[in-house]
Amino acid sequence: MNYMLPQAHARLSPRCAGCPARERAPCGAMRDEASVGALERLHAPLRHLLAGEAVFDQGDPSDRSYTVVSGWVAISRTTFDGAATILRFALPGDVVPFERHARNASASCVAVGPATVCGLNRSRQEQLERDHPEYDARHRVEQGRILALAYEQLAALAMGSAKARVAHLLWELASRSLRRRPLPSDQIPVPLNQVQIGLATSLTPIHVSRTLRALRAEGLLELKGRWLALHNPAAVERLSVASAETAALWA
Amino acid sequence: MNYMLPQAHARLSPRCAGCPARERAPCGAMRDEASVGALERLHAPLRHLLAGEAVFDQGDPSDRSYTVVSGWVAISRTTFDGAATILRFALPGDVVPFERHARNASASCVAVGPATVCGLNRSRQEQLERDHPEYDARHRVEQGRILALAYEQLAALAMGSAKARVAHLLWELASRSLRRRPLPSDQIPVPLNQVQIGLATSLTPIHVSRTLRALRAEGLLELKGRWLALHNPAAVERLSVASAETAALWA
DNA sequence: CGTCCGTTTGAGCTTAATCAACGGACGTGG
DNA sequence: CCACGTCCGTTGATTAAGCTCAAACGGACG
Repeated sequence: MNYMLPQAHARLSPRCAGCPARERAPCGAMRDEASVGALERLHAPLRHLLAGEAVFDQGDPSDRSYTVVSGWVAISRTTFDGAATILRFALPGDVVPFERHARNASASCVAVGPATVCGLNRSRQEQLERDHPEYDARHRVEQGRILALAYEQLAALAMGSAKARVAHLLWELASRSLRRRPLPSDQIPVPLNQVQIGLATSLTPIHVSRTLRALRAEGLLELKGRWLALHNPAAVERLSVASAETAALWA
Repeated sequence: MNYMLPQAHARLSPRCAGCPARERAPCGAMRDEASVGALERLHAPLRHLLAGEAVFDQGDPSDRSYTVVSGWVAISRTTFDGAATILRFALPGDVVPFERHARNASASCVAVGPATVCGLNRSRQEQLERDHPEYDARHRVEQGRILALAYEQLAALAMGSAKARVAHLLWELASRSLRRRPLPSDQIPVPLNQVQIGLATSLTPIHVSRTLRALRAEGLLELKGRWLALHNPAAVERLSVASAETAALWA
């Protein structure tokens, strides 16, 4: 009855051969800083993950922030009866902060495909916050963005129709991944299967399939293989974006 | 078709006569500090609101945090087509922070009943963060709690049934308002009407009514007048709480 | 006494979930 | 090389949860 996140299988993807070219430096919030090099030394070594492998699990001690270096990770929550929801996706450069208000993680963090993350433990992060006001300021902004994203997601779920929810998710992921408004010509890598889209939109994969078909039929977008094309970005945005204030989020 | 938040009407509630007894000091995160007095001088004077009156509106410049002193406020978002969603409720002692990542507020903040808030503008807050590490640390934790609440809400919406969603909302509000697990004997003031419960659970008020009837029939809870009684807290918790990790939130 | 909210009830309809089955892509092993 | 299993996406038929529309009721308040 419940659709679950896929688990890591050795066969699913070969072990990451060495360190992939970094799309963005660890500690995303700092990527423009001159002192990145110095800060990086405070990080733990990079951690390579297979598809489905967990960075951490719900209930684990939450004492470490992670920055996604490559690949996507899903932050998901599982209820006692086994039903899972994806709360958000973290893309390269995004931060998955530890939870200051609780000892243990209230959600899991799972690699969607092969991914690389880089941890920063609590005491070191606090040291950074103290000693590097610039880092601190950016990190605070990042926190705000994460909250805004959560509210965006809430509004999308509440808003309603399956079409709007799926369009919203894909629009958001495209914009975040490009760091700009998508164009019709863009071919955007989206390493999600329909089960995962369902978990993130609160739809069954069956209905995700039908919804994608409907969106394709209307010429709005196309998702095949692991590539997304938004043929009519304006219409997708209209369908998905709740209000003018949210448009600023993706820049 | 869309259910809206009620607007402020002078007749709905008389102007707040003077300053109500403070349930909690402004700047909730600071309430245990010795230096509250000094910090309060940094706050703007208290602001009294009528039911339905806005603390700020979606799109307004977001340059000020608010602490709820008395009453409840709803943080809500309205889509271009007029549909509203309540993202969260802020109770006395809770903070409604400004949005660091954006110039303008992505949501409105509206008093549910007569309420008192107290603003703190951005520069003063930054001054506090710099000069009072203790304040700062608590504020960071508060931010984390707000995010956790958002995820909790997301999980609740995704999880499901109308009964679970309504039970979740009432359980959460009861626990937060009591700052402990509710007992069967507790009579908890919940100043919400069924339209507002609907906006917060993504249900029509019609279905809220039917859902409440079902919950009442099963002996789980009773919401009459503006008072809530959880006759069977354990069952309500089971129905509403997603996982063990979330239970820690309300303490 | 009449009006206005907020709530309740009923009937019909729409959306998405459920159940079941099928087909293609891919990798494995014979 | 082909048979096999698995994963993923698709399709059809049926069911159920919740929405819409419409109406009526009750209390609060003027």
